[in-house]
Amino acid sequence: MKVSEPELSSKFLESLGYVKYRCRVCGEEFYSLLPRTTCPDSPCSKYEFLYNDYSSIRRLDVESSRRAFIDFFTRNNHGYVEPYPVIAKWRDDLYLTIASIVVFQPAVTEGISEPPYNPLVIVQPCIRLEDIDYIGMTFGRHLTSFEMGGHHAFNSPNKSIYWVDETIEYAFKFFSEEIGVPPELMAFKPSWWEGGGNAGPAYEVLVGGLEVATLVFMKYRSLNGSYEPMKLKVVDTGYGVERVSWLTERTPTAFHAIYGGLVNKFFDILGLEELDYELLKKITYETSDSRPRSFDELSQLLSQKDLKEYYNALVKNILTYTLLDHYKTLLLLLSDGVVPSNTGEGYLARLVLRRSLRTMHLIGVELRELNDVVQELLSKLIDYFKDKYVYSKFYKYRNYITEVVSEEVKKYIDTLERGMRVIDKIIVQKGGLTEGELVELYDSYGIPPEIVRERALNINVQVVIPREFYANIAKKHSQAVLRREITDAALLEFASLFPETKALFHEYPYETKFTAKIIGVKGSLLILDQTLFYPASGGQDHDVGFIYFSDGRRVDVRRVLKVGNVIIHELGDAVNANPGEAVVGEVNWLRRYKLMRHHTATHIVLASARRVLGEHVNQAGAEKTVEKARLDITHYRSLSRDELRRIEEVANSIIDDRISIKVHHLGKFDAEKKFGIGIYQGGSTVAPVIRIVEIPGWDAQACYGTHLQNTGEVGCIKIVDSRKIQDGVLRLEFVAGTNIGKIVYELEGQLEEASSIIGSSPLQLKKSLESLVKERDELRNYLAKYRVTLSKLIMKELEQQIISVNCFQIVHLIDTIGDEKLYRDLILHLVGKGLIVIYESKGNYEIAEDINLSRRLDLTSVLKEVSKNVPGVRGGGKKDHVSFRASASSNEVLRAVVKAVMEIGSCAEN
RNA sequence: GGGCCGGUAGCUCAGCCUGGAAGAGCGCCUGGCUUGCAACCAGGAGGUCCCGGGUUCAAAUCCCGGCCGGUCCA
Repeated sequence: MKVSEPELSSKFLESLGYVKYRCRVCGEEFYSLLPRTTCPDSPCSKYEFLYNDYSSIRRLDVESSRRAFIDFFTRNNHGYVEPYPVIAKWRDDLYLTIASIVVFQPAVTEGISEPPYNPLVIVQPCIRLEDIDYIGMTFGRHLTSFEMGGHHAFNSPNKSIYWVDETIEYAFKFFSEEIGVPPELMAFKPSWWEGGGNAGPAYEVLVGGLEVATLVFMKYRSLNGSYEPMKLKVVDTGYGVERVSWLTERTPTAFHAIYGGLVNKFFDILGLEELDYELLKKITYETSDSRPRSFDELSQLLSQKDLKEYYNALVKNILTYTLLDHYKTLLLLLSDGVVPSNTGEGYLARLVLRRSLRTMHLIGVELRELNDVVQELLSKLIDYFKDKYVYSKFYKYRNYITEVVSEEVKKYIDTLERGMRVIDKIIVQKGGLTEGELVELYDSYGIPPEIVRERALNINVQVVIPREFYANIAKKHSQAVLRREITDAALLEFASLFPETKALFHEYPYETKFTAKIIGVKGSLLILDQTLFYPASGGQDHDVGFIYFSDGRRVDVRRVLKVGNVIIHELGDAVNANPGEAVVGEVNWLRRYKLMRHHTATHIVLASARRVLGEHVNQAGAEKTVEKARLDITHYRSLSRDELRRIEEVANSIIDDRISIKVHHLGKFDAEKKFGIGIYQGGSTVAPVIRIVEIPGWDAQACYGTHLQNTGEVGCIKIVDSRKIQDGVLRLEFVAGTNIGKIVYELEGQLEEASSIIGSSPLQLKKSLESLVKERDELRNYLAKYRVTLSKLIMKELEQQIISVNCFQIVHLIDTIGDEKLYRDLILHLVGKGLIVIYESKGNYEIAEDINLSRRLDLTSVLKEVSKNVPGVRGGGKKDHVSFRASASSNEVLRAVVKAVMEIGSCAEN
């Protein structure tokens, strides 16, 4: 989408002598000092910068480029903001920080929070996975993670900071003066950008054919393709820190600028050799006006450019660059505490890791050495980045990274092996694979077609991967995401009529009685100007109690809910009361106190789980009821008894330390600066003032709930259950305080009951069970022997009772014991001896014979004949085995079968 | 959050399409061979066929619902 933008001023550019040209390839306009026929942007031009040797340009590695950017803008009165995590915890509409502006959306861009500085500068590590297929193929133009240098200005109706001309001037000066780029090498191209819910016109800044920055003038909110103007006008710029470094270093690929000596180490560890740098540079240059997305496309491209002979060597290079890229991104995700999973942000980590493992596979790394090689590569990256910017946190998370990656490699190998069995099975059964089966293998078993092809080739089966394979998969999955609205519309409408309810429970969590004024009534719904009743919110159950009306009536408060900032009391009865009337409310203290305990306990358990298991542990959901509390945490494997016990111990030590709990009211950026992004455990919170509940030394969270004043009041915490509820998510259930007695009574009761069933007592239970099990084993032994003896006896007896009909011998076997195994074995044995067996058990009949015998006697025909003579025969089966019921005596059935065999059976073969 | 695949002996799975006697390999137990172990031979134990409903004379198998796992995509 592109809208015409009269506001996209080029005044400043023109004052410098830049002239508007139109590209003869893409037809777009651009500004340049020197006349050009094509715009200096891919795909219209190649990377001129690679061979431009301007002595004025300072060589800057990534560290220095970042420094130069920050220095330049702080010198020009921009406040410096520390980078945020790559996981956008403060937002619930995005998983990843895809741009520096994401840090300030929506709170600042919507005018809810003040920015920390205005204007400001930030260098933000970002992750974008949508270009993942291009990684390596474009020699570093595309990266899954990169640093975006942003300088931002937020212009409000009453305060203007700066807009288009000043922004262009900053860009021009940064590149020309700070970096030393000659102005004639620069070009500016009008464009359009959108992301994270906002949009606006933009200028791309191009240097020597490489896009190094985008200057966005954000003035719209974009909602399902339509645009509405924002209250604030935001300068949103994005400078590619790595690209700036590449531009100044003119290395053969951007990877060399980013990873320096690490590139060689990767080649060494993988046992590969890199192409000669001059040749590599030539290839980068020659292909810079294209963007191949697959090796097939790359191969074609090289043929066109007469570089085909380097294809095989180049592939290995690209795979190695891909690993560098993917593992850095993976480390960023993991050290922000992401736990790989099959859903949510965890899936993104798994996606990147699995893609890297497949890359290793293409390089030729064997499965059994996979984990070792991955760990070695990761370890080299961690060391390389140990003293670099935010990446130093990789080192802090080293243990977690090692363990979680090992788990993931294991899971990947399992998946692969499962898939291989399926491939083999299909090929053995059908001799080949259809496209449908290829899709199923990927979609249901996680085996990409490349690996299927390789496996099939091993057994000489050719598999063709359709060109549009992944696109077809994507098409198959494209479907609108339905978000269900929980609050019903009528309630929402009613609540919207009223102003915010004053929440007394935050200020006076220990009070139970209050007076208030009615401001709204509708049936049994009551809205007051202020209330002590806590509404169901943040996983904490609501309060109950009474409302006393001025006429002396007392009505139950059954449910309390919050719609926006309005608290609604749902009463047990419809009431006749008028707005303006005063009422007295009384909260059921016992219930509330238990809820408070469970809520504070939940914060304590989260803190101790983080202490015991690691800082990757985050809340994935929580619920606090009167009876117990439930906390879902992110972790990569089930907990051992020992781990659970340690979590419990740490939790109880926090209780015993009698820590005073503090509540703070802070602005968004102050809260984040003081307590970190970990405050958003319960989800994103967008509000001018954020309420932080702090257990000093242990935990601080943005939280709406009612809390105890001191951890000591929790009394005690007992974890009663722990299980995996999803890949990467564990659920802990626990009870706190006086509720624990109930749990103990229940356990005692169960123990009593279990003991009394076997006539023992809880103290004797273990002993009694041991002797019981011993006894059972002995009985089993006896049973085996009895079976052998009994079946011999029965056989002997049956020999006397064989009924001979023509050339057939029939025996009638009745199961009087109910030992199905014994009789099944007997039947098979007798059938094996050529007999026809009529078996009867609990009123059900079966007739069986050897399959060879069925050529002369079809039992289904026998049954048909029997049903003519015996009433109520219902059943069927196969020619050598039928089963049926009959409403006749055993003898009648036997006679009918014998008669039928006599009539139908043929003694001659065939 | 959605699509797809799966849940059968301690483990890995076959059987399901086309309803009719619950299977294989590994592991386990007993015995044989052997100085002992491994291997081998003979015999044996072990199953709520995930759960609940339906169709049927009859369901591991067909239909519906749920739970659990895997996987792809949001």
